[in-house]
Amino acid sequence: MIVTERFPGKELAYYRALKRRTALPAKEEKNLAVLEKGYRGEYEYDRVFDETGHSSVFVFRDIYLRIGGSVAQYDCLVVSDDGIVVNEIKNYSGLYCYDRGKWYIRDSQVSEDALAQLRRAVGKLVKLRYQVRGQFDITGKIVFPNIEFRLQTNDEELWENVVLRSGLRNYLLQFKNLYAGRVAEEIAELIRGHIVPNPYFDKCADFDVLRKGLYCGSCGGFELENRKYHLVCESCGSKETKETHIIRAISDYKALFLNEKLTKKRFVEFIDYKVSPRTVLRMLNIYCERTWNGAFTYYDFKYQNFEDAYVNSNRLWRYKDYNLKYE
DNA sequence: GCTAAAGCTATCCTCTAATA
DNA sequence: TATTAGAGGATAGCTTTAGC
Repeated sequence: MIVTERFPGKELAYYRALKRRTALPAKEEKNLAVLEKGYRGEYEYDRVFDETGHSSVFVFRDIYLRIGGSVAQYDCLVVSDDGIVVNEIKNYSGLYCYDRGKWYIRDSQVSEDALAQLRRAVGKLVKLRYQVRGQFDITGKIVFPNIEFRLQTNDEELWENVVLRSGLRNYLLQFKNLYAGRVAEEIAELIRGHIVPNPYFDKCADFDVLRKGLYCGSCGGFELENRKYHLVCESCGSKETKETHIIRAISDYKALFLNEKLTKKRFVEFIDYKVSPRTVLRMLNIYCERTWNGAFTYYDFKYQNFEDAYVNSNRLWRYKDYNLKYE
């Protein structure tokens, strides 16, 4: 069973939202492409794992653990009575060579060493196990979920530590034979107790240079016709409710201004007053946790992102979206 | 410390237009 | 066509701020 769901990380959400409202410099554009590719790989891994089934084990997706003063990121941890399995997911594509601790693609060396990363990730958990005098196994694999990834190496140790796309289904199927009982519960509790938010990303966008307003969920256009219950895109004709637009904007605001409080005043400025403050207030009260402090009232988005709020808010939507992208 | 003004939000109410 | 959620006007109540 899934203990922690995977969502696009802070950095990916930040650049996605930023790209909507500003022209990204080439370097940041490239960074976004790398992040998107990484996320696609994790998504593919999750998809296959969901298919093969994980009801008999605990699965932690995309977590940060503080162990012994430093924080390490884990793509996926599988916990059973046997112990912890670490899966480091790399969405590489193309022909990679590995030789004596170094990775190469087309004769140029790759800056990161996936095997060393896996060793560090496992090592951290070993440290944690030592702290609690635990007695369980900790193993790990590097998973390459991209069908276009090929690996050339004579290194036996590496082969023992990798799972390629062709073997992914069989690899994940083995978890169906594991069992999560009392021991696994204790390990899961231990892991849960060490989860922290991603401490490595703390960028905050420049409010003044961002394009203000609301944009079409289908084509991204900012020219919208304001109807009573909907906003209609003037370029593609998509019609989305004000509610949908506001949730999307709250999600963007959260991604762009990590350390900045969301106030109604700031938010209506962010959406360039395209929806009345009254409507904004109604939505903020539905989708956010309100911290009431008179003139300094601020709101915290209850959901991870737009999709999370859109799907999981359990609201009765009287008015519908007519988004051409999904039709 | 007091008071008035300004800012923010909730509630009551009516009207309207999307939906079944 | 009937229903009814959502939008927004009016107003009251609360907090903060500025001026004395």
